Amino acid sequence: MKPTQKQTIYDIAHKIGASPSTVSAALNGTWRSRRINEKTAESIIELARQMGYSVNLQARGLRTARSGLIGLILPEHNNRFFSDLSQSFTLEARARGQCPVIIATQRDPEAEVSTAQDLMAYSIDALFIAGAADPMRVSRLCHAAQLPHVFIDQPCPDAPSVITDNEVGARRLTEIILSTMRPHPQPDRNKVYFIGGDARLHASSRRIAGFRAAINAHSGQCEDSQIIACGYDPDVALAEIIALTHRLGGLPAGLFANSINVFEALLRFLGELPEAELRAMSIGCFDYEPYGELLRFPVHMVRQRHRQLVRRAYELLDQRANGNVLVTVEPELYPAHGPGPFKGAEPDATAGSAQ
Amino acid sequence: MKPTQKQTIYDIAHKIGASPSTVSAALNGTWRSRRINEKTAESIIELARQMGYSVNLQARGLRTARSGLIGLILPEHNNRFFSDLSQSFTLEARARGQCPVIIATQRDPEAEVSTAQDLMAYSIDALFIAGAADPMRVSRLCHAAQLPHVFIDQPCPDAPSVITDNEVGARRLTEIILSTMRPHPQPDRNKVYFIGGDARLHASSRRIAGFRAAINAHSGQCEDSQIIACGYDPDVALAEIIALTHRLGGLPAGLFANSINVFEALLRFLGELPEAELRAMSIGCFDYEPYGELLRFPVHMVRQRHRQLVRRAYELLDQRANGNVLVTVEPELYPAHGPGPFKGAEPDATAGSAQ
DNA sequence: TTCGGTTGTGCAATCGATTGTGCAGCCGCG
DNA sequence: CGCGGCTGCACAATCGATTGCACAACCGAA
Repeated sequence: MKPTQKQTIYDIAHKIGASPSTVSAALNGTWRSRRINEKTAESIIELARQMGYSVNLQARGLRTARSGLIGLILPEHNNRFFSDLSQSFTLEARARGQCPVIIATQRDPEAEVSTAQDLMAYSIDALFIAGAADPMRVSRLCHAAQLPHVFIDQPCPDAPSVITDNEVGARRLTEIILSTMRPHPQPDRNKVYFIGGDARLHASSRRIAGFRAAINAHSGQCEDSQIIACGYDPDVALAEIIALTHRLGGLPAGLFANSINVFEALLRFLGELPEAELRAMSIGCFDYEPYGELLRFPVHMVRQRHRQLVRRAYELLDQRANGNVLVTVEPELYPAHGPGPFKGAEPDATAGSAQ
Repeated sequence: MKPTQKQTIYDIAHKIGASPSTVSAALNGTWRSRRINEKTAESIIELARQMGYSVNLQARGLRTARSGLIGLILPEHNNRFFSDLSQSFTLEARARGQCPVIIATQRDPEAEVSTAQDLMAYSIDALFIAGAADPMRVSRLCHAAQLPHVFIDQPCPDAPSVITDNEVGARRLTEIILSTMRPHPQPDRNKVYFIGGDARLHASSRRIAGFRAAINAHSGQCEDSQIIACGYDPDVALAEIIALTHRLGGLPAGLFANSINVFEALLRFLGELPEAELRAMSIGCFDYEPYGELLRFPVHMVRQRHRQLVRRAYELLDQRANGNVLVTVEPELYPAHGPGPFKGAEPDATAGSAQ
């Protein structure tokens, strides 16, 4: 039990009186097709175990031009969605016998590109890019190196991508907000307001479309004033919420927070108000945060299906999807206080439609 | 701009009419010590850039027996503390020109060991293990392979380790709970209760010690009944909290939640109670959760200094700390609603002391 | 002119695996 | 007996870099 020096197939070959190629075949499982005698193979495998041998994957990788490494680039670890994604990615990669390499680039396009290059220098077998800051640059790099790659969450027109179905998610969320909303006598306050996000971005624009569709189907008319796409900065969102409340002379009956940041801003604002007022509101958040379920007032949430996103991405790889395939995955709706300790009145049954 | 095939130093050497060794020296910066003419080196570097050359790190790694990869094994990505750690680790590794490889093992000791072996097969240069399920086994493996390694958060007697100073953290947290606690006429309810954790584990036992020290310094006597180390299962913790409340005939004046799980259980329980009662309590959590700051009642929290933990761990590596060095890092106290946006009515002035 | 020292570069071994090919035995069949 | 075909393995090239060493060319000094 003291293999001080690294063991190689040459050491094994020497000890057992066979050739390195025989040892290699025995150990990597190709011995059958190389017509190595079963006994020989077995004894080699046994000896290798005793010696505590372990392949040098760099040597193998050099020879085979593959590495068994599979990369995932994402903006930050420190984020519910991306850490969920890391988790799913790790499980999936290991189930396939690959070694996941997950690197966060802090939303910096330069870091994104240089990380991609680094990973390519290690001959990674494929690259996943989640929430890319600059999809095109990364994609160009990968194409130049003929590296299979898939985008997740933030799509790229030049490469296979998997994203959440933002429109459907927003529609569902809006529907449940509407269905749990308490009517308010003042017309302007008897509405749902969509707060946060950037209408020029793909994701936000789809969500706004879903929001509009739900409102139109419900009350016939969604007004532009109901959509406040003020970006993702919590402070800006907070200011907008305060302004809105002033305009309306009080809180609206429904609020659609278009990101966890906005929701946080909302909490900061709502924290100062009497609890009864909050309980009267219907709040939805397009993002998932477990603590949302533990608040003292109901919050409906939408969560991206990280497991599915990763699975679909792998499928695209397996199919060698080449062009600009775009796969969408429906998100999951977390209705407020479903089976939780809160037994508070659910006005009607629409929440049941959440798959 | 279409380097379809991978470029090698041989290609460059051929194109420029030099030898591969010269190219190698020029590109990896050792050309000076190999007395390569500066002009030659520069033109090689320039050509390499034009050709879009990138080293094959597997080849380099094979030759040099190093890889530039540095591993971090942790229980799960999906956790505030560990994702903070991932973040800091990534930054630190990249600042040192290394490539971080972070793998989550789902708290499974087998996965931990096999992951360590996999990483070693890639010739990683060093290994960090955070929150190890079975430190000794991993450490033995590393020692056998002469792989530098450091434990974080969960120490190992056989290897250098960096952990949070649980005792000091618990003392500070208890002190602030005490100082913001409203006196209660009933003696049993005029106390802080410590809930959760396993007294047999290193971390919990140090925290209990800190808790006791603070109580003793403040009121002279900490009773055993104040310590309910019922494990980390939220359901069990919830049951204990309920039982305690029954025993006391109401909520105690202070609570020390010894993990985020316990805190979550607490929230589930408190969610059903009238808000005024909560605001009367003084609650502390030995873990950090940003949403804790957004709740409608004050919560003091303690947060591990992930950045420092990683830095100290790297320092131990740099010093080639061999034996059982144990470094501790003081955690950070997040007093409830210090400089936050809450200006709302605090029942009395004790909260003001919550510096 | 010869010699020692410096410059600048090339040669070839090496890291540890994989893999195409060669070939010695042996068997059975005609 | 001869030959084709199978079995079971070894040889050696190869992947792409790094690195110890050899060596030619040149220069100045003796």
